Amino acid sequence: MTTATTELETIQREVETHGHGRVPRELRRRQILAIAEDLFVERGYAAASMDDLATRIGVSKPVIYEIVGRKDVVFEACVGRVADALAAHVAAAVAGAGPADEHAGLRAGALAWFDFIGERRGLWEALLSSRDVPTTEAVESIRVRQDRWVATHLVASAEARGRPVDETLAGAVATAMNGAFEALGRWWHDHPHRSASELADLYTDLMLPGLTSLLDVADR
Amino acid sequence: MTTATTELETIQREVETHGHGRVPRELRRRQILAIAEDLFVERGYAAASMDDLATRIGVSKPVIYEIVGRKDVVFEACVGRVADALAAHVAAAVAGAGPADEHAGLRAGALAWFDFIGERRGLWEALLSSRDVPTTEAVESIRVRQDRWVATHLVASAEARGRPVDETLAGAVATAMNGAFEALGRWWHDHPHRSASELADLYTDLMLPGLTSLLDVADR
DNA sequence: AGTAGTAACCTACTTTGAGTAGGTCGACAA
DNA sequence: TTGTCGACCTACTCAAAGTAGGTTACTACT
Repeated sequence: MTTATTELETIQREVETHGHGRVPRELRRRQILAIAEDLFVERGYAAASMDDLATRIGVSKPVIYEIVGRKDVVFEACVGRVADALAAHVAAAVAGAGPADEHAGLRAGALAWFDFIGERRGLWEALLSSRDVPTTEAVESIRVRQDRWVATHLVASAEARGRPVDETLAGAVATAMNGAFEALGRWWHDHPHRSASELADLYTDLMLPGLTSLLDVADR
Repeated sequence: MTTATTELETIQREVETHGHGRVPRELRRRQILAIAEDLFVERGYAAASMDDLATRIGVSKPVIYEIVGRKDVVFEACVGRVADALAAHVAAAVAGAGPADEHAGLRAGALAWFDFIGERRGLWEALLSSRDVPTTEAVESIRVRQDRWVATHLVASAEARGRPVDETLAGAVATAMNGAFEALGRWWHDHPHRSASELADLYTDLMLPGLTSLLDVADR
């Protein structure tokens, strides 16, 4: 749970350990991604140039292309890191709520979700939402992953309650739920005085009734 | 209700009417936007070059910059046209359902929405969803417009039922609802054998229960 | 008819930034 | 001593956005 800055500082210290700028591949890779994340957050995708990135790292462009790859690949890697962290955060919260109570689970997951993006507004905005991101494969693939996770969870939880659901249905519902999450994340950006807890309440109140009725009634 | 192709053909015919390629400003503008729409759909934002666009129109680049503006402005204008058409389509359907019945209104709106994007998959994908669009101001502004429309409708309809709601709450709910729409639109792309009507049913079943309970209970 | 003004259009750039070809330099192994 | 390998560099190419400054034809007025 270290912040991005601290992580970057750790990496930088380790980089300086090595001789005349000659840094092993894996460490260089982590350094590139950490610095790229900052750059994308500050400038946005389009305005962040590979030349800038190279300069900040203190290295020439071909090194980036050798170690990570093209600009969109660098971006995708950054998004992936954030997605992993978010998924872990939410999964832990939902698991903590126990499998029995659908309401508690949804509410805990929603809270964890809003908590996470609330703590990293800038990061979230820059990498996933609105202005200027090229909404590449990267964003789509993280959506798919989140959708699948939620769908799997819905299926498992329905099964645990003895009311198995159609997987396709669960997939569609999961997608819609995540779409609502994303949208509320954007809404929050324009109404920052709201708390994560209020958002989670609203989300739960809005989605839970339909969710239970849909999943409990049938598999149509 | 003419399709994009027919509209383009009409414009082209009118363009050919005029003398040696000398076309009045307004007509040229409509021609540029119609052709640009096709180009963006075929190639996506990034891969569609202004040179290509100019060549297709049969004109040099500065003309585009003079009449419409920079690449992102051209894109925004294209998105705006689609957004207008969608909004009109949905609004008409909802109005047709009458103000009294919340269920019928939501269901009709959802159906109109899915109908619209179903008929123009390519267009929708290219302009608003996933891969490669720079998710600029354009997309954000159309979201805001849709959100506002839904929010206004929610407030009005709640008032008509004698249970006024907090506008902020309505705004948040509207945003979440539209986020779910967008997400299901993407989901549909991966499950094309579903019908618009099925999607509308699913959407209604999922959102309506929470919606009514949220809006009818209180303004908290 | 002659001429001024202007709307529509053009050629030919500049600039920016992604991506690459083909090297240097030092460490360590045989 | 020489080979080779890993980390890194200079110095490009290429594509595409955006622009400066001109040209042409049509209209309107004298």
